[in-house]
Amino acid sequence: MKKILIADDHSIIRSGIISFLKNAYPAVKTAEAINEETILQQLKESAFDLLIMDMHMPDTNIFRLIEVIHETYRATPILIFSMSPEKTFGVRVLKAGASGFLSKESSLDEMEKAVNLLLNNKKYVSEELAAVLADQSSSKTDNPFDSLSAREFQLANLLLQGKSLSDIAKQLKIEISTASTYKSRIFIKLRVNNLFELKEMSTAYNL
Amino acid sequence: MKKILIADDHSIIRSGIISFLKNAYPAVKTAEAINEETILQQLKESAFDLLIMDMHMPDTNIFRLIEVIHETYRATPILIFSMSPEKTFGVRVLKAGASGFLSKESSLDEMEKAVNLLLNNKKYVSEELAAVLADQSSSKTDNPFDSLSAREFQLANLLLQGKSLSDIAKQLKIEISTASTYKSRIFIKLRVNNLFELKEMSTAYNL
DNA sequence: TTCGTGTGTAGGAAAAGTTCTACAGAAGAA
DNA sequence: TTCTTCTGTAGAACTTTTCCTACACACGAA
Repeated sequence: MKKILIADDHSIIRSGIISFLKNAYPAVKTAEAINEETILQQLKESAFDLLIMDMHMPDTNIFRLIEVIHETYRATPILIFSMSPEKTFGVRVLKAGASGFLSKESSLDEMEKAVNLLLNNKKYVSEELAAVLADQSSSKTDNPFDSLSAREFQLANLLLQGKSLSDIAKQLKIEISTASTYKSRIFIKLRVNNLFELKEMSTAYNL
Repeated sequence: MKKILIADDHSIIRSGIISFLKNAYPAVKTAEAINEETILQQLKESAFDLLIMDMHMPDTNIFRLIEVIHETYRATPILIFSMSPEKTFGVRVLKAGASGFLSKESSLDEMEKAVNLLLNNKKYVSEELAAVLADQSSSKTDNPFDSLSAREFQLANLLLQGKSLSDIAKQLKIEISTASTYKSRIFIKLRVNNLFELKEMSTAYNL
């Protein structure tokens, strides 16, 4: 009998996932965890065939947590369930060791597909995410800020201070279009879509 | 037999709420809606004893929708279920005509309490929200966000989600210039100069 | 009842930002 | 050494945002 651990700090969502699972797999056994601590505790106590985990738990560096769990419990595939679109975090989550990523927009069908695959030790990648992955040629550093050139990094920092492009251009004595080119290269390299995500990224990596 | 309509664009959450309801009230009859249109359709087709509605549905001015439903179907109490903390929207939602507000942080117990009260035509206010309400009546507005109108507030929240003006305009079906007017009024009222400061402000006031 | 103020809404011109393309030099791979 | 990729830079065309103005309606004060 399969055992699945559901980790989410929101009881309603846990209950939703569990009811879905009970429905789709009547024989499955479920357990719940509400934060990093209880997840690790549950994993220590017994072996699970699948961990379904929310990516936005308070006080948690989710990437690190995935890495730790993946290293320690190789046999337990991890399915990340997120309120953010997969483009934002999907790739990183997979790199950290998760086997699948589902966004809140996903249908129950997709969730079923994902659970099926992971229970059979396969990976689940949505079509959308697959396209993003295909795009990626080479990857190296784990801290994405390391992939920025010095100049790009400088720009990133000015942007993080809330400066406008035209201010930055003036300050660095470059054209606005140049500044804008940096900005878009930064966004592409860090795979963020707006300044808030850049900020999130920078705090996530404790920049 | 009580009839409850559950409106949320996320299937997982709908399924969570329904499974909770079936559990707590075996005799209850549930129906689902996934957007403004289907909600209104369902309400037209039959009478409901309760409407549980997500507050973040695409292409929806939730305050207006609450008002409309409240006016038209006086007998159907509305319970708003939100991914944002109640401090953010609770008061406004109640003002618009909802009878209760539950945040995603709420426990199933709280949801049960809320559903019980609303089914008996009473209002549900969490302790947290009650405190906010009490605070508002006694102390003056030192929270600058209170100076925003409902619409401005809504805009502010979309901005805080990193949405662009043109996205917001599209979503709210208003002109870009209108959205921009709101933005500048928000910035003036809150005395901020850029989105980061807005964010800071919003976290400072624990919005 | 009249007057001011706040709010929801836009138009239109100007400013800021984006995108696409390009190119030269540096640095690394073959 | 030659080839390729990365980096710093910008022009030009295009899109988005801002800014200033405006107007109708609601509401409370006078």
